[in-house]
Amino acid sequence: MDRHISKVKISDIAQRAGVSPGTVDRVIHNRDEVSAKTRNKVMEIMREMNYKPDILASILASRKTIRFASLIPEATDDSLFWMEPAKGLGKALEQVKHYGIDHEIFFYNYFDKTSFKSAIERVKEWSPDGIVLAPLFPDLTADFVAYCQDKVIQMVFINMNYSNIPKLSFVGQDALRSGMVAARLLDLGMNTDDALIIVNIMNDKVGNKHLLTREEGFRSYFLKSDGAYRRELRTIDIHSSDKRQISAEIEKAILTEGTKKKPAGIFVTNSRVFHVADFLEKNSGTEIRLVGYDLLEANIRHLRNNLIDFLISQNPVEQGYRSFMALFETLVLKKVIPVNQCLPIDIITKENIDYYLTDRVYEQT
Amino acid sequence: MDRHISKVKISDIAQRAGVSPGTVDRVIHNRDEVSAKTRNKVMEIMREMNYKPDILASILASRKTIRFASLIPEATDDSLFWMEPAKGLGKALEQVKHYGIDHEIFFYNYFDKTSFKSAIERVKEWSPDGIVLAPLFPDLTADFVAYCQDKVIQMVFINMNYSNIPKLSFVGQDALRSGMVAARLLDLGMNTDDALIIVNIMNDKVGNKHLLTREEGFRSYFLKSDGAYRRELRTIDIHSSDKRQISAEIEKAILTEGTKKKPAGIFVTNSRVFHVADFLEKNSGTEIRLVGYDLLEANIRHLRNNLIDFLISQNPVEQGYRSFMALFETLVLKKVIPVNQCLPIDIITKENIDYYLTDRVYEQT
DNA sequence: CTGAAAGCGCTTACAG
DNA sequence: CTGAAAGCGCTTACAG
Repeated sequence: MDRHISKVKISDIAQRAGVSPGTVDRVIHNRDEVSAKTRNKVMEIMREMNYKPDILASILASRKTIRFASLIPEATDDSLFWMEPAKGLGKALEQVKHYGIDHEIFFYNYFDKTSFKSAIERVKEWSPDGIVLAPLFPDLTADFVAYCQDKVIQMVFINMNYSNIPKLSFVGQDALRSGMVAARLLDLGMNTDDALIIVNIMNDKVGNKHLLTREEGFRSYFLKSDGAYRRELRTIDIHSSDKRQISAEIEKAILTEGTKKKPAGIFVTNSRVFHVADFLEKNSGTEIRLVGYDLLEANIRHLRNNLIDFLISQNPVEQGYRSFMALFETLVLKKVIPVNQCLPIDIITKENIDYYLTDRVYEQT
Repeated sequence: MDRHISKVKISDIAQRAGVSPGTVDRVIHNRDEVSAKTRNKVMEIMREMNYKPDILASILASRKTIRFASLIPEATDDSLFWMEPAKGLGKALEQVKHYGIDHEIFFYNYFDKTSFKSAIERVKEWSPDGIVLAPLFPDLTADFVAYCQDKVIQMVFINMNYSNIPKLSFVGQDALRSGMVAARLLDLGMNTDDALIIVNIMNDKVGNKHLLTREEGFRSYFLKSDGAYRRELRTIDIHSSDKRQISAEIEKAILTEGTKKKPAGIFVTNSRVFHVADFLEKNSGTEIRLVGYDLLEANIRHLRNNLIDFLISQNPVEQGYRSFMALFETLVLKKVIPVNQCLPIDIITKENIDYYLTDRVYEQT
């Protein structure tokens, strides 16, 4: 425990170059108050001696604080998913806060564009060096991104993406692929003529891009080369967040769809799958295979009692963790990070769920 | 980017306590060269002022190097799995090496107890402060653990566990549960009278604890309350690592098992599932559902061409990463970590595999 | 454009 | 048992 790693330091470079440590520092940080000649010489020697800066010493000496702001929806009954990313952000902060990082989360209401707007204003006022943003409203996002580019503020998109808006990195899930995963899980072992239902439970006030992309992925799985589907697929769009109304619409779709075939499986394109499970529970519908998204408590309960067969997890804690780390690596470690960070599409069953509930990123006590 | 976080430092404590910084340092590190009176006073003040040490400054000043050794099998054709944990170890090192950590991997041959023994000797000679060990041979492991306890060397078990041998932490997968996951995947949508085969492809030279536990978990899924199985299950033990012989035994089991039912699904209890897929490929056996372990290249190929339906991943990269971090957190950050770190039992299909191939722990470029 | 000095917060011998 | 001084490797004003 007592051995010293010999390393090349700034003073070594300075000596060899016949300049002062201060000048070497200036070269390292591209402060262009250095003559081209000196700069080249120093750079040459750094390369020769394979100089690696000691980041700990650098941070200690510079006494800078770097500020990260996160702008995400608050978790409400209708957006419970958003409890999780905040945990990941917190873990990341815990891990690296001694590098002089300050972090504040600015919450907005998922269903309220005005709150998004005002949160943006508060973030601007706080003037962070990097931002994790859940870009729910595209128009406001575009403006905000332009503002940040102007101020050279780094921006990471979490969970949602607009590929046409520039950003440092996107951390989330490939929605199309996740729909295909759901399709495989519902297709497995079914009879050729079994029908499947796709249920979109939407809230009309906000974008439902995810849901539609997931449905698209799901359907693509069953597409034959002639453009028809290999299996009967029916889509039900429920435009409501009222429990009773949702229940009624599901009932209509499953039970009383006239002469149509009873579905053998249901794909709910978001975390509201528990509504369908609730309904099946009351109508002894365990034979209908059910697949949905996200490890909400209500969903977990139904996974455990066999009403939900599979949940697809979006890895929300990891999303928070990675988003934060994307900023950290860029702003503190000066690394280059990938633009797209698609997290795994985790398939959760009653049997493996316990190992997804203890969070994935490494634990801090 | 230029704001200073005010914090309580050692000199503040020293001043308030009317002692020198050196003495505060002695109290912080429990060097018992301090009078009880001074110690209590200093501790009291530290608590009052909520002192948090600056770990960066501490590490910079102390100039210690901490050594970690990893003792794992080298990756051979018959133990390809072991390519992955080394990657995770490398990533972890990359992430924290500026804390003054040195790391060396000592490889042994999976099938050669002597090589394990000699690797242990080399590790002892290197005298690390912490060890990541894949404890393949229990008797030698027990001796080595005793040695390390004596020398106060921290030890983390990776991938394999002996619950009766003391250790800092175990990082791996719950083999029993993973068998249950496999069972669910093979059970899904099958007819009640479909038969399943469990294939253990063993190498007699080493322990096969994992395989047996996985089989146990698999079987438990089908167990009825009267002690019988809900479904016909047949086990085939293949004691060979020769491709042709394996193929012959599988053929016998699947095709020529006399009057017995043709199996509707096969569970291979380890990564050698590609052997079965190879066989099915030649015998147009895509209707037989096939589940096995680990993302070896041969397995991935068969996942993509639909011969393997599901692979269960042991998260090997993450295993390496977490094992290393367990030592880091304990020895450097002085944190308390959980004794059991069971990683997720990831279910991989053709549709989601791409997002498991880019490694899970956060990327360094 | 460049250097000398002081300092980041903590630790390490050394002296007493 | 305790203090004063020097130092870890880098950065920051300040002076010229």
